[in-house]
Amino acid sequence: MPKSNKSGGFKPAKNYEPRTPGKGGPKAGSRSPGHRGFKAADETAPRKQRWNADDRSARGAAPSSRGERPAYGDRPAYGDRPERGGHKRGERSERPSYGDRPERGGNQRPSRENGFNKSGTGTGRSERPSYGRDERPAYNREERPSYDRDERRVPQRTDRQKWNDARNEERRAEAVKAREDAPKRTWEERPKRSFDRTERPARSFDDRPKRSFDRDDRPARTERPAYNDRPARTERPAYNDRPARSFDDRPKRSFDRDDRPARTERPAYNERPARSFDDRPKRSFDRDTRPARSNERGSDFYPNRDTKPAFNQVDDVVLERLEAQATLAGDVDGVTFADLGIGGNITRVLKELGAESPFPIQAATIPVVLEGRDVLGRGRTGSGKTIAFGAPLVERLMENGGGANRKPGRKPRALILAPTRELALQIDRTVQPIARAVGLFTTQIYGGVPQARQVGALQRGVDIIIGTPGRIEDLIEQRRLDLSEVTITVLDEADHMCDLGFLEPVQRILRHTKDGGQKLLFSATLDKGVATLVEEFLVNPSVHEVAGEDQASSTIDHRVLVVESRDKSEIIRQLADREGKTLIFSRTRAYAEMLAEQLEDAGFPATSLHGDLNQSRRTRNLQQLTSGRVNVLVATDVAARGIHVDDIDLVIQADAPDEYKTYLHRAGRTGRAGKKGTVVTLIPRARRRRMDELLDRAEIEAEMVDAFPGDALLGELAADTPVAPR
DNA sequence: AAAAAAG
Repeated sequence: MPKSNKSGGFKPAKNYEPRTPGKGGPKAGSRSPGHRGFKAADETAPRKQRWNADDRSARGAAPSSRGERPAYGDRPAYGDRPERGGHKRGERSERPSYGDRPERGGNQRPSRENGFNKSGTGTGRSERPSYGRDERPAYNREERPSYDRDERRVPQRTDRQKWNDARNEERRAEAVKAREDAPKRTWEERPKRSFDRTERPARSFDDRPKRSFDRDDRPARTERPAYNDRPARTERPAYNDRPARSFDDRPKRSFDRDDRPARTERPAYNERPARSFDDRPKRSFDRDTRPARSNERGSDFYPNRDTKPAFNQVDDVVLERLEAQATLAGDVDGVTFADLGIGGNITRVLKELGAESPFPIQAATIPVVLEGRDVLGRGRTGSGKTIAFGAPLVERLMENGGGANRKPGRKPRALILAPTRELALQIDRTVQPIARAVGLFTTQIYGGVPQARQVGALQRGVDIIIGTPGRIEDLIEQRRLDLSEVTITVLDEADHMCDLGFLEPVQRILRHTKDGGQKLLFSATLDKGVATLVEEFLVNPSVHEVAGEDQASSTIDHRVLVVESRDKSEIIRQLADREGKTLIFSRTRAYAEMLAEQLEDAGFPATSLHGDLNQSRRTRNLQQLTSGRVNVLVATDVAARGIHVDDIDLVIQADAPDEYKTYLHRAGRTGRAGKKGTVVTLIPRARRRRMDELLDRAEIEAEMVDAFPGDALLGELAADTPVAPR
């Protein structure tokens, strides 16, 4: 096999291997004449034609030899075979559904987006992107083993990618324009809303005075005594050049916590009287006065200064909870899936999946979904939401004559949207078996992998689409995906899907689904943030949650450690020194990468998960934690929501989250399905107050203590049996 | 800051 560039990155010989002519095309031969093996470009050879869109589509659709085959129906049911993408061997390695299988050589193939220099040659240290270089502790590079290093190298944004970015931007603009031109859309009728990006002047970071960014650092400054000893000082940009802004001439801002309505006075979570939206004084986050909760999210949202008070773009507010019908856990004792209206085949599969009897959230929502109503469902992290929407969704498709409808090229009738590819993949792992039990098919539509196979599946016909917004929209624009028959749409992590950057694509996608189709919104932190979608797409939704699911009743022990920043890596190392599975969250991709490296250097098998990795590495790295090949995964918030890995019993937040919801979701990676777990959050001294407020909003009780390397506490927290809550 | 986004 020529493709034996197997893992490890330990392949110094690669450059000297005899080239295999023919296969690799232009790679054969040396460039320089006079060099042994020089091969001049062959002018006589037919020029390789670039494919145009039609060629590609034809290929994706109907592989020349196979597409003609008379009846797909004669073959064993599609779902029973390992999915075959069709024809192109080379694509195999990137097939998502193979994420579970043991690593094979093929996986190592450098992906397009990275270029060949990324994983092949073991020498390219100097090509590493510059993240963290200078901050990096000075360990001796020469001593480091060379294995595995290169696999994790973070690719830089290539010119091509930049070009693609620009291109995508254009296409987005075109799509918006097309929609504006189309009369039937209600685009123009809608009142202008703040997130109509295209209407907004392109305002950037720069035209606004420096604000919250510096905030973390600023308070600390005054407290730091050894001002002059600090090395990094000189690099600070022009501290003194800044206009002498006094603290007082600023308008009051959101983080002037004391002035805000006293949140802490809220009655306990569940006992709140049914307050309607109207009898409350208007507050800043009320939909009509405020441009969208998206301003929690920062960078590209800015209130219109004419009408809005200069306000809180970093505010992390607790939006009002939706009034929900609560189901008591006790109510579901003895109830079976069959009682809820789920058919025998599906019930059987659920049992195989480990769901013997319904969890409360499932018992609450399944019957309502089966009625055909729009549903908002809130269930704690790890409480079984996927089955809560997956099972009744399949059941509904069946009832609608779904089983009989196997026509090739049929349009999908259900859509499940998720915020990350990993989550989409994971949902498919649950929903696919359920669907197959009744002869329905699912396919994953997400980015980062070649689209041909996805398009092929669509053209053969599938019933349920599970995917992320980007690729779905892309295929819609390419007219390869038609959602007009979609009668059930699920938004998993619905509140997140309403955040800036997600909301608009999600809206556009939902507008492509069938009018009046059923909509299901699920999340552990479902709140009024989804109001925009609810208003536009849901009809008289039925809201459900499980009573008594507050943080106090959770199985998670929360700790906050106040640490010196220079001690941080050492403390993380000591916390990660354990047998059990540990998930570490960092705020940035670069830091995630750096921490993973540091831990490996310290002798703990660790890997990373973040958006700078290509999809096959993301899938593989996550799988390494799942399979136990490594016990430590350092991730960005890509892993914060929904991802289920069994038996993570320690979550370390190397950087504290900004939002209480993020805290809840990150923490929810442990303590799943009633198991015990510990969450340790590391914060600098200056962040104590913000952290307190965040915990307050999250309604979490956590002990906050100073910690230093070597403290006995670290060993206790790392102990594999989580320490008992205070 | 992160995530989602072509062959």
